[in-house]
Amino acid sequence: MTMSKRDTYTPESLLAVAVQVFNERGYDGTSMEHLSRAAGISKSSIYHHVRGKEELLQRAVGRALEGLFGILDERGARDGRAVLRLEYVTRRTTEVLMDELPYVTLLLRVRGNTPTERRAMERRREFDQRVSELLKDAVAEGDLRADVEARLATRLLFGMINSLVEWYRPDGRGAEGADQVVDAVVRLAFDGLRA
Amino acid sequence: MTMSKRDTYTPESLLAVAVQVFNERGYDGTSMEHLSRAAGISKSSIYHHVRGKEELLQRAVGRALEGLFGILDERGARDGRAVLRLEYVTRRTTEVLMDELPYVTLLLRVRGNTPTERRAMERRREFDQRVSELLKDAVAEGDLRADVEARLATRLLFGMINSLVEWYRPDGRGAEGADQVVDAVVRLAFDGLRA
DNA sequence: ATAGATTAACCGAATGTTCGGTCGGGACAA
DNA sequence: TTGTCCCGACCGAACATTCGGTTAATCTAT
Repeated sequence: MTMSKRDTYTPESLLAVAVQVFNERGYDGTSMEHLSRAAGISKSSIYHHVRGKEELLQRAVGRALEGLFGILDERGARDGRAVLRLEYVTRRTTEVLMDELPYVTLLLRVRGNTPTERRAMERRREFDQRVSELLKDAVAEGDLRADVEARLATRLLFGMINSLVEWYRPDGRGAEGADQVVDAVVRLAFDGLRA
Repeated sequence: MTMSKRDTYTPESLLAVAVQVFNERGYDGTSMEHLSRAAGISKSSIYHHVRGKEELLQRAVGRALEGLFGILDERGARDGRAVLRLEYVTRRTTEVLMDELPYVTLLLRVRGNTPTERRAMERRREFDQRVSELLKDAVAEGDLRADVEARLATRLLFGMINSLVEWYRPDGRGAEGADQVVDAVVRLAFDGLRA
């Protein structure tokens, strides 16, 4: 290994560091000084790679949104009986959330203080609306219970999935493999806790 | 009406304003200037009522934690078969969350940047641990499914309940009454989405 | 009832620090 | 050499809080 080799950042690698710190401290609770310490470069060096703090946020939430909306374009989300599509979307959303955990985490925590955040929140509402329609279709086809209002059910379902950002860690805690988590989500969501 | 009448704040009423703004903008995204504008008094006047920004946070999360831990002391959470206790706790947690929505919302969003936040997070972990044990008991008594690990199931269950802070609004959106929401939570949690 | 004393609630200015970002220059690698 | 990547010093604005003072309300003595 050559010690004279300079480890340099790319916008991508810098983003990964930034997103991690944003998630730990919150976006507003993270100063550029915090970022520079975490990245091991000076604060001003960051501006070589990105125009500003908000650009980091924009890239991160953009990546998360791309992942989520991508699911809705997949075959399993478009073809077939509504309840199967909903189950597919449930699985894939859980998988994307775990694959892009830092980015989706950040997305789910935006508040609306900046234009970037407000746009991200708007996009999230679109996604929720799409899924709510899917759930409504499954109820109409008689596969899902009708005694819980579709919008409410959607919110509770995605509330559960999105909660993964609060506790799921890819490095594994005990026997929690990714597949186990996905299966658990689907089981609890569709069949509940009861034996 | 006499225009010279002075509307004064109490720590309680000021807290309510603060918590609302904290929830809109995030704690770190909220400056004392934001608070002073929302409260309609000067920034410095706030310090007559509270020692500092963090004291507001401390009071708010304290109130939320008091509500949640209070549930665990209630009769329905202590006596009877584990699955009934779990259902009771599920209902009561949902109710407390809705009754103390601003305070629980703030609690659920703390990050850990201040001592107050770190202590609150520690307390939340205690609460989660208590509930996880209850769910484990219900599995052991054969009332709840054993194919989903108890800790994971607890997290998904409370993930769903806690998601209310993101979308539940007491002023009602359509037919969403509080009782309807509580019933929906219990139904989806214990019996799932399937018809 | 009234005036003076006291207190609570409030104010704008000031303070020291931190914020996101800029600038001129240096270090590094090809 | 040149372009990329980085640096420390610096900027004006904003941060949470303190300071000395004002105002309105309340209390007390007459």
